[in-house]
Amino acid sequence: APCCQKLGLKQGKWTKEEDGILANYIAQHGEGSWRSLPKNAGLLRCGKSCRLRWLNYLRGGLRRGNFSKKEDDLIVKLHATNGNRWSLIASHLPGRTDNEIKNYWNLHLRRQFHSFKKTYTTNNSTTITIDINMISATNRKRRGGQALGQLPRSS
DNA sequence: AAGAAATTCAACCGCAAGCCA
DNA sequence: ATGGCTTGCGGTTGAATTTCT
Repeated sequence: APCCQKLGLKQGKWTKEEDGILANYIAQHGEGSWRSLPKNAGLLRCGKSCRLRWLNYLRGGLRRGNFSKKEDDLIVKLHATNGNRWSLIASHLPGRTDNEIKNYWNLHLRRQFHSFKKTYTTNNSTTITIDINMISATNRKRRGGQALGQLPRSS
């Protein structure tokens, strides 16, 4: 059962108005006390949702999209040694959130650095190496979705 | 032109970890 | 110590958007 569904709390995308209320409240009262925050601030959201929204989107100093090569390398390196410790990885990348890095890894980096190679030896002693990623990467094109590195358009 | 398919990302959920009385 | 409540983490989802047919 969803955590916030008990009292008809809102779910899904945040509106500009909600963002404003949340940011304003935190500006005055600071972060934390997530459980009681929405009630005090007058938001029909659960604390979890408020926290997520603040940390991943509203708080200052966040950069979105346009990962540099340097950042790519760092993510790959940290992931190699730490695995899916997104929060830990994010702590090494100023202005990036764990959520964004996780998304970024899953969408862009995983294919490149997680190779699935398989070698075969045919009966005439020829060895063939097949890399699944190379095959699929060849015909893969960007399709739909939201533009990278863009803030959602205001409605 | 219009429906299908692919892709992206913000936000969700469950549970583990942390906190504190 | 310990049981209940809150916070943080990471895997996963699905509406929105774009491209393909």
